[in-house]
Amino acid sequence: MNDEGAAFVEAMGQFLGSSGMTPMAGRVWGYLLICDPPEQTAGEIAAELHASRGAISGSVRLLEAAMFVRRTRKRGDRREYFSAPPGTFTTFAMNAGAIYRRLRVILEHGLESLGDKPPPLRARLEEALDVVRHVEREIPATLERFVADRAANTGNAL
Amino acid sequence: MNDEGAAFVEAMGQFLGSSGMTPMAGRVWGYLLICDPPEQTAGEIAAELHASRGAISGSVRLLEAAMFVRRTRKRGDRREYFSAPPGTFTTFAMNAGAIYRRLRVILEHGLESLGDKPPPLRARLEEALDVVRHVEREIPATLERFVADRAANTGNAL
DNA sequence: CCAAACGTTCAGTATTGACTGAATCTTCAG
DNA sequence: CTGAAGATTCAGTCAATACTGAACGTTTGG
Repeated sequence: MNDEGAAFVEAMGQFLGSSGMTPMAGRVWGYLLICDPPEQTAGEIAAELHASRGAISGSVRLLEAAMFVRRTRKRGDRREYFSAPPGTFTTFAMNAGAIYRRLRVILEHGLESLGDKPPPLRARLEEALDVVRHVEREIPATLERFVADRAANTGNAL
Repeated sequence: MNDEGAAFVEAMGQFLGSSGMTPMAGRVWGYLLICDPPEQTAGEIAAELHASRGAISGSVRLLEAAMFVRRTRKRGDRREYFSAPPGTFTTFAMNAGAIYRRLRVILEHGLESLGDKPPPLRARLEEALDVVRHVEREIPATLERFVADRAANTGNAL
């Protein structure tokens, strides 16, 4: 991996680190997006990132749960290979939609806590819910349009 | 503030705490969305949240910079009043668009780092950029549609 | 001009949580 | 069955950072 690649890996580490996951998970993900060959063992990743095997193990566990990384085993080989499968970023954007769902639920409980307070006081949260509900609805719709366009242009499902 | 309100405040604290800002900023924001009256002084907020005045000061500074909170002074009153102005959540969603811009820039640098590697290796980042560019374009468009609809329905700009 | 009320700053503290590395478990070859 | 190589787990360490609280600066009323 060249210096630019290392910078990319570190940038992805910061990015995912500030988006809920750990920096190391971000670095692993970044590396799996640019590595050659595209499939790497945990040991190879640890060596390339100068990180402990334990950290890699925990990171790929996170990434697997979020479907950002795929784990494959070849028969007659006790090693496990990790890679970034196609469609990862569609998953990523879908997760962003989940954030809005979480926010909407919080806001709804907030509105309930106001009980029968007069409308001017409720207006703040009601306006918030309007926006959040709208975005929550639009994100999946936008992604579906994207996937449909892509399928039409390339003939591929992903 | 009742127990449900306190739960809402705490939930907003966790939410904003895991979205780049600090938990205290989230609590302050949450409180300003449900408090009565809607305008509160720093001292009142500190007392209600059982937090130090220093923490409130730092939090409102953050929230002001992000345009989540407005600061107003009344003449003949040395106190400053804080409140959550209308349109805050549209701002919030716009900020989400900025995240995608940041991600796009990172991915573009990553693609550059691959130099003249063969297309199969570049495909991973190229697919990622397709999705991210699409979402980055769609978020502002979606919000503009929302603002336009709202203006048409209510006759208000916000 | 003085005093009081309010907000800000910043050094110190406590807490969180990510990473390390050794021990353990698992899987395959011989 | 035994040994070796890989992956996982987890207790411990370390660094980042959010919050506290006292000291300071600022503004207004007397």
